[in-house]
Amino acid sequence: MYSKELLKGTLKTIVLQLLADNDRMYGYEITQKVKILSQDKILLTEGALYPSLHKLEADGLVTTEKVYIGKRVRKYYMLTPMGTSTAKARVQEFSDFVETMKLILNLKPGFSS
Amino acid sequence: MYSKELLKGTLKTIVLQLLADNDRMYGYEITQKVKILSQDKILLTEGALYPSLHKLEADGLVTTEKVYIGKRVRKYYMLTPMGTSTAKARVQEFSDFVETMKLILNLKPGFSS
DNA sequence: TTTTAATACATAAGAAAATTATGTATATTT
DNA sequence: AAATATACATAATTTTCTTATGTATTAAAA
Repeated sequence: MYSKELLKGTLKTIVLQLLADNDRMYGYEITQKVKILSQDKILLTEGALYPSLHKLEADGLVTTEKVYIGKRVRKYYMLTPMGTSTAKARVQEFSDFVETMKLILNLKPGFSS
Repeated sequence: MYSKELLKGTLKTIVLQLLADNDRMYGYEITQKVKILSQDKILLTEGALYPSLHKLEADGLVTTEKVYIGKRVRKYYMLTPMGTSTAKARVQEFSDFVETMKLILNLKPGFSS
């Protein structure tokens, strides 16, 4: 059970909010966390995630820190202050969007129950 | 107030559900209906809408009917039986997706209030 | 009355963001 | 020993949108 097309445009929101909840995370950890939280419904692809993380860094929303676990490298990502405020804004925007969609799709406020 | 990136992937869901609610609609009417229902937050662009409608037709989810209002043509779109079931599936998928996103984004069930 | 805005369709070029495929390498489990 | 999991990355392609452009009729405003 995937939510394919719908995921588009939500990747950065997901990543930013996970980092807001977890101080620091590395790429692979993010894919696993999303898999667990979504109960296997959302499986992030590496081809989408890594370029997205690089863009967040280029935009100054996250900083990175490399840690070696034996010989294997891990790249941890942490929110900058700008990243923190952007995370909040993005999540709020998502909430607003869902409310608007409920109006258009004729869904009741408690449509999921 | 737009929800830009988030809209991606939801256009067909919107169109299908509007047609489920309204028997038949034409393109321009759809843009206006979405504008009103969303309180100007979602403004469909013609460059996205028309190709999308054409694809729905090519996929057998809608049929069309041309009506002349004076000299100006209107192309009405109506759901096929397959379109009707796809509309339901798409809306359900959107609802499921939102529930999953609530888990990931750490949002309470009544996060909008 | 003439010009602007609204109605109504359509397509093409370009950008953005994903998927799919591929690549490298280490560590763990079977 | 082989398969799976961990962990990064990039390139080619596809999907889906935005922006721009085009045509034409009708209504409203200046």
